[in-house]
Amino acid sequence: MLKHGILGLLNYGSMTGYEINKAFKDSLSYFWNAQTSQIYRELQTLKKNGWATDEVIEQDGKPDKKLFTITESGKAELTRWLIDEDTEYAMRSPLMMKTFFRGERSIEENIAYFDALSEGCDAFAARMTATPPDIEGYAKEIGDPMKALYWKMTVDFGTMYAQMYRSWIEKCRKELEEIRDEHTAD
Amino acid sequence: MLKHGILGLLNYGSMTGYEINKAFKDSLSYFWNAQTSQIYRELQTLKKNGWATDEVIEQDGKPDKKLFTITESGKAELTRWLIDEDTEYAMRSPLMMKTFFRGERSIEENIAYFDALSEGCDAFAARMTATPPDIEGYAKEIGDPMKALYWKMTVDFGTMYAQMYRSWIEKCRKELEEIRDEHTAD
DNA sequence: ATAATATATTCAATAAGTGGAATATAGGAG
DNA sequence: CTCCTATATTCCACTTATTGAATATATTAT
Repeated sequence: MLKHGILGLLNYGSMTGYEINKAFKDSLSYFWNAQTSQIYRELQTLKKNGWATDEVIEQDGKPDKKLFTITESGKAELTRWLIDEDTEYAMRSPLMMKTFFRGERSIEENIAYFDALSEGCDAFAARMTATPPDIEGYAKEIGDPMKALYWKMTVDFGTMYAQMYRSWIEKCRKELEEIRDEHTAD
Repeated sequence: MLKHGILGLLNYGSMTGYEINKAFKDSLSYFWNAQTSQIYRELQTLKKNGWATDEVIEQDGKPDKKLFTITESGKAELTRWLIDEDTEYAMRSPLMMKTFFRGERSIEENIAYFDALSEGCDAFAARMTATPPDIEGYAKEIGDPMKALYWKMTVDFGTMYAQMYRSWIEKCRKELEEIRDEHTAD
């Protein structure tokens, strides 16, 4: 999956590992977190698979850099991945895993748990709000407004997700408060 | 993460690998997909870590089974994991990864893409609707209604997620249709 | 001065997850 | 009588991802 994300970015134009890393952090990282080292490693895999070539560029003062360029074979692989229908989504939510077992802890502690989630949710929502200008910037760089349309769709998803997530947290919190109040009313 | 999911199930009572696998598929698999082989392998890891012990039970006709039991150390680890605050969520969405790059394909193809997603979404929503009775069943088995409360919260999340997901698909689809209609109007 | 940040990449040890085959037996459906 | 499903677990070869340290230098801020 990471491979294809990087391949997609490379398809917008040749980039060095450093640039890809930055582009990744500014876009795909919202939905797919990856370590810098992992990005460099995957770049080696792309090369090994013949999906990209690299060219060493010497620089003064700074270390040499490698400019990666997508190959025809890489473009074909990107297309193959895009048209491949894998409609079912395997959601992988550590959050739900933990929530499932919260019955092991007290009501009070769980209310605090949801409050903490709330903060994390706000942080994510803030990142989503801050993103559109970045998109505009990249869209101009690449000069294709049609592509930005899909980028915005992912931001929309993030925004809607954050909203839904917030309602869920509030709903859960309310349920717990009601139970707590019933207890103390005795 | 998987380890802790299994540990949590084991905490409800001693179970064989087979039973854990079933319990997992009926509950956590909605938010964390795992292969049967992986569950058995993680069970070995729990044992190695001293978080669970196993007892071989011979059976007539059927292969021997292993009954796993959580240890004190395992319970401590479960608690440690539950109280550990990792508020920030790293969402990992293959779906967004692909959506991000859909600009490489035609409007028509992308409308079809969203239609396909729509089907996957319906399938997930249907699973969510079908789950509550299972929860009731397990809740009776374990005899703790407080635990079922949190199980239901995860189902709520699934339901709300499916709903939000559906709206997003429709919104995206509409945007694409508008663009298509503008083009054909020329 | 010196500390921090940006540039630019590599490596190594783990940990985690995928996919599928292999082994064995009983009971029920067609 | 054969196929399918359920029971019950193991093994293997990959592929992917995580964590964190190491290397090197220039510029900018305090």
